[in-house]
Amino acid sequence: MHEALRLYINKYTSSEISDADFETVKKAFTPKHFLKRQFFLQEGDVCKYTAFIVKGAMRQYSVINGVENIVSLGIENWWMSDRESYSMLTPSQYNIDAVEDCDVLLVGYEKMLPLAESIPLIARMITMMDQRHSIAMQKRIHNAISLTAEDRFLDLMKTNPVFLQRFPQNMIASYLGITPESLSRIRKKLAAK
Amino acid sequence: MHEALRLYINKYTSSEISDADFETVKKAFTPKHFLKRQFFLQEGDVCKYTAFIVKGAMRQYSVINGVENIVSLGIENWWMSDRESYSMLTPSQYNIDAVEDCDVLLVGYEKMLPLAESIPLIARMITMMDQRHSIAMQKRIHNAISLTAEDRFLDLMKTNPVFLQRFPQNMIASYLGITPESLSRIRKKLAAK
DNA sequence: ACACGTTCTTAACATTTGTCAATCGTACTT
DNA sequence: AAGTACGATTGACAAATGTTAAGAACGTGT
Repeated sequence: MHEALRLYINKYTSSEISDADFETVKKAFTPKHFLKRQFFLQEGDVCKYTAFIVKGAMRQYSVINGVENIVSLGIENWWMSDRESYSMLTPSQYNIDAVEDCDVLLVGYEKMLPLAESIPLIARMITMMDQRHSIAMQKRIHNAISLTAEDRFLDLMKTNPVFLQRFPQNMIASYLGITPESLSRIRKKLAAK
Repeated sequence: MHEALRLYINKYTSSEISDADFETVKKAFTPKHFLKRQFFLQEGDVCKYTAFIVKGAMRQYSVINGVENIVSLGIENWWMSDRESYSMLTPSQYNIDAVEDCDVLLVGYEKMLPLAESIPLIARMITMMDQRHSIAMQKRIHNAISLTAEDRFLDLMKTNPVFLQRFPQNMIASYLGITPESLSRIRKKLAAK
């Protein structure tokens, strides 16, 4: 179960974490299973944990006038949390739930901090994660303001094709900022070529 | 000139940086003046510096088919850079230029790192900046996928009204992901109320 | 004062996207 | 196997936004 995290650390730091250090890391992470549709975070609650997805798929979304707006999707080897709520300890405006049954590793802020301070490799991993996250968000903003819905879908097909296998189309549509009907039409149009 | 930076540090760390530490910080930052329209970063170049705006206004944008897409706007006390290019040392796809004459303080990665390592207050400031930046980007993504153009404009009026004073409307429109014509119509519609 | 460039607005029209309602298919439950 | 819930599709229509073109308003520099 924790092995996936070890592989993740090694990959994104381009190093090999020692057995001793990894034992320390393991102690900070709690394994947990989520059933499909089960909430990891509900609107109004403070996000006390960050989840590392070992197996399964999750989504983060707001609900406005009964409409779900998906701001992030995650599968194996992704981290899920509402960073705003997690770091500021404020009530979240988002929900996070399991789209498939999930195995995740949970870690709280108060356990993560000492890890980062005592194990340089972990500090480096966090820096890398933050960088990647920041770059991905900037790209998403750029896509949202400069591309048509069709081009955003094509970009998703290119950069995260696996999402299309793992998430139903109404979620993909929400993630792209359009209605399921629009996505259906776009797919039809693209198929005609 | 550097005084604005000192105030910024104190504000966002809720502390008072010592004279000695601030002397060290000062040495790492180079003052520079930009004329209106002058480039701080051009597409294809690596973004070697982060700019702290002491006075003036800047924008970051891509150009696609001759259309400018503004991903970020900044005024006094904001930081400007292409974080992707800055941290990965890759050629940027963005331009950054001065919308008004600007006084800025420049700092390169190789000078910022030692500062963060030797002065804990600076490390904390950077953490805070990253958090705020990350939260702002998430909010922008959420706005882009869940709000209409009109609601995005209203949100901007509420959260950054000063932008409307400092940037021409075609830039505001681009920042919102719409055409200047659309923004003009939206403003007319809102004025009618 | 004048000419110029830039920004903003307006109008007509095209295109994209949303809304609503109906239908179809599929998977799951019992 | 029948029933049910859910997701995907389709069509007709409405609304929002983009495109193109023209002109007005404004400021700037000479």
